[in-house]
Amino acid sequence: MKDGPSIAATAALIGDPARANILVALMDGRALTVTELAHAAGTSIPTASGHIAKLSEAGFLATRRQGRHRYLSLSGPDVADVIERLMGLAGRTGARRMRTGPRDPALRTARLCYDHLAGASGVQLYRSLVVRGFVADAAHPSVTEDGARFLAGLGVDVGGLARGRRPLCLRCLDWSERRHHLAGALGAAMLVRLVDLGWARREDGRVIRFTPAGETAFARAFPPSP
Amino acid sequence: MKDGPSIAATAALIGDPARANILVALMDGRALTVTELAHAAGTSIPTASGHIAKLSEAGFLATRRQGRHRYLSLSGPDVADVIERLMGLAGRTGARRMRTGPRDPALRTARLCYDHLAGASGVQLYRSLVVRGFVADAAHPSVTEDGARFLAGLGVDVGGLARGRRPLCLRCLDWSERRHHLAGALGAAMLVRLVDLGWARREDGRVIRFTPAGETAFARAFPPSP
DNA sequence: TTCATGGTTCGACCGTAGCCGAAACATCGA
DNA sequence: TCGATGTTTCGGCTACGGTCGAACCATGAA
Repeated sequence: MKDGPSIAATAALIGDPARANILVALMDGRALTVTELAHAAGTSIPTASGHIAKLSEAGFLATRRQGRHRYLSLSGPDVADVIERLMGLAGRTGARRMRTGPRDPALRTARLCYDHLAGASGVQLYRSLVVRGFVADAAHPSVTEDGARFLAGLGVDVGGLARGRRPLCLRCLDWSERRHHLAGALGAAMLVRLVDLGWARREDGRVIRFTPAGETAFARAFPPSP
Repeated sequence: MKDGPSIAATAALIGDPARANILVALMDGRALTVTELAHAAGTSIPTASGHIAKLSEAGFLATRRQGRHRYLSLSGPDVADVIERLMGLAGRTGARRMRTGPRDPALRTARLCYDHLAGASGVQLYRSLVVRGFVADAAHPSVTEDGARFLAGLGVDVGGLARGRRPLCLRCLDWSERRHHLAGALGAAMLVRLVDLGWARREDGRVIRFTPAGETAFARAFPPSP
């Protein structure tokens, strides 16, 4: 017998990947909206809404309404504290990641993140650009001249994109891969181009499916680093 | 996107009620066997074995083999630390116990704990004995003279039990009720007597089912305290 | 060796809870 | 007032993972 109080319920609440992502996204103390958290969690908005309701009801989150937005933040430092300890423990106990990111294998290899490519393919793309000196890795990555030429060869007009008011390059920590992929105007343009080239197409949900030929071409254009 | 590392997996590991009970049972630093932990978790031995395997693989538990027993303990203070923080958080965020103890309602009201009565009925029995001064509540409770007479009236020979080498009275923190119930030689004898009297019978698994008449008699003998 | 006991593995079953699309609801801007 | 945007609710589907009994190993005792 014996019983630890609602500890199981509490841990279970954190134990869902989507909810864990939501909590981690709030770890820096910012307040985010439901929609933003849905993206952070990698789920649809309704799903995230449900998770947020549970977290709120459990007293993990504080809500602030402002206009038609709803801003959510961690309810206190003790919540952040537990998360951090869990991270520490997760680190100590080792590399064993049971199940992070989406369950759907298709989502793990290539999916939509906002409007750009995420998942294993997205990480591969970014990594490949960096390794070959086409993009300088930084919080706000920049495209080198070599890179601009290379991308032009693929039909992406970096100069034009740079003139827009949207940041050209951003990197985004990939949910399932835990490494960066390419975001920003260039990230979006790259995905459009991949689709235009017929290498990949968007499917239902957030899945991006490569064609067999497209997969080969993609691997040639953005060879995976060893 | 963004991702908290294996934090979700780690939390999910603690988030299962059975596993949480196992961890809590080990919180005092003792090393327990698989069978003992199965009882602590309130599950069958195979189930507990599976959970223990997962916890071990995750690095939460340390194993020590001795004879044909396998002793398990927490692998380090950081594990206990996380559990304690979770307890604190669970406490702060309030009374909301989502789901502790067994799912089966029958198990919650009356069940077997080793060889004595647990669940709501077990708690009621112990509480009733204490409230009426038949048992002195303590880590090792004792039966008063009034209590011995009262129990004799029910057909339980306290004096005989006291001569055995098994501790007469122990209390056991009830898993689902989070209050004590009666264990020890007297606890076992009480259950035997309840069955002999035809008030209750053991069913499959750990369920103890009261007969309608037995339920009434039980409520008269051990009236629930207000 | 044979028996008993502690533990693990297997297979099958079941329930919970996560997931999403569609639709409803709410709030603001025009 | 109407439409657009942000959020919640609902319904139905799916699948992961917990659960147990039975059978199977391993160790120690007789």
